[in-house]
Amino acid sequence: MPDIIRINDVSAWEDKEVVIEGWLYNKRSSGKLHFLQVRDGSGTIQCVVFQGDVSPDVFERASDLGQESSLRVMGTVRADARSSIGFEIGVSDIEIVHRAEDYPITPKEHGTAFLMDHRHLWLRSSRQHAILSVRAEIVKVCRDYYDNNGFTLVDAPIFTPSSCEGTSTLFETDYFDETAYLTQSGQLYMEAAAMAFGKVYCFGPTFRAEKSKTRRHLTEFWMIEPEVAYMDLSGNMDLAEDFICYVVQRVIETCRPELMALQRDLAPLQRVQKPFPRISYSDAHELLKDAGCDHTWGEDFGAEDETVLANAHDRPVIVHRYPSACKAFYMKGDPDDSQLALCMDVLAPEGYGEIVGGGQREDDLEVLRRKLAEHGLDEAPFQWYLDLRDYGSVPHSGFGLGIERTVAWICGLSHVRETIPFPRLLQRLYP
RNA sequence: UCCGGCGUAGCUCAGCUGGCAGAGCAAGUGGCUGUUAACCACUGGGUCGUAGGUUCGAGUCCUACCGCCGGAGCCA
Repeated sequence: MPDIIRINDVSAWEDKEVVIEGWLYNKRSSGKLHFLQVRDGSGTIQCVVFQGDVSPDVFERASDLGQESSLRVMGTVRADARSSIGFEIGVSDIEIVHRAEDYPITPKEHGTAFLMDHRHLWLRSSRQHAILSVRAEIVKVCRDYYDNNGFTLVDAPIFTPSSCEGTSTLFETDYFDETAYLTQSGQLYMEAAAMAFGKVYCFGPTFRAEKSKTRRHLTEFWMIEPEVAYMDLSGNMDLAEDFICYVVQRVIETCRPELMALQRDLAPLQRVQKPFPRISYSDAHELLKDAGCDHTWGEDFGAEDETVLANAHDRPVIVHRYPSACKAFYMKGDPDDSQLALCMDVLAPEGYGEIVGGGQREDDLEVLRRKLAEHGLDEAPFQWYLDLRDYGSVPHSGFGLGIERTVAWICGLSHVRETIPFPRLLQRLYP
């Protein structure tokens, strides 16, 4: 039997007899010719069955195959200028592995709800395949960045005894005789890990029971969260900027075919270079007022505000020193202005909004106790966290980057639901 | 949770001031040696989201409910 090859390696097999193991993506026929579009997970190639080249039963087999039937195709790789990949296969034999009938996702248009109900099959479509390939590369590149820069991977737990942010948007579950919550963030655990390793990161799923129904929200999403001991807010902004530039520039190099397939304009991504503009919350507030927005000082920015701020610049923009009142209890106060927190967000261009949130953490035990009380939080579940300030407390900072929003931005998608294999949304737990 | 929109064939949709339920694609049959979401001909396919109401008559008008889509708030 000839060698079994992957379609993305086909150029190395010109004029050779090969076998492709795959699925029928689409089919066109023209009397004595069948054109089978066969995909194998690595790519798609046209396999040409000519009546004059094959036995009558092979030609007959090719004529009534349903979309997504699985098959082994034997034939010769040949260069052809008419092919989008430069090669096609002249078929000599076909083995039908499984005959599929009435595949629901046809080559014509479908609505979002229908496609999401068939997400397990939709993954096979070329566009979804491209998006998830980019996601895989983004995850790889994110890990590479930290692994190659002295960070240690420390996994945070999924079950937690309490909220990280003190909000009521937690998924609750029974944990034997106790109540547990699904994690909202690994951050508090990364602070502990940073005191052990200096530079750490975690990467995993997080859960938020927010009843958000927008193009930027999932109830289950993945976050990569670095945390560094002895790093201040300024260093934190440097790290986020360097990290984002590295990820974007590497992905537009390695995923060029996928981004082309998604018709992504690369120019805005190529402009993602250091330095990013850094503006204070108060300056951002002034900018919004000048632009005609009715933003009130002291309140967080809305989706429209973020877009206005991002559109005022040609690359991601860092907004720092928000009012403490709209930030979590663990944010360190600004020594120069007690109303402000030493925090920062990174807003992606083109209306993609906040992709990074972080800051310098409060490292003084008494201040932290006071802030817990101010936020109405019980001290007991945070005792271990307070311990970190009792035994060698140091200034430290970190942030979280949302993977799905980053994928949506880099791919140029209008909704995060296509950036994760099986999205979990307010109204969707299936498939 | 609030605001707006939509539920008609397997899918995407049309159906006007109430009067015989439609198209394209998919499926089936036949045709074509170079198709690229192939094309051409023919065939089958419906509890018009659900429950009430108005009317001689409701896909169409009214009420309630259910589901989905978009946006807001909140957040990554």
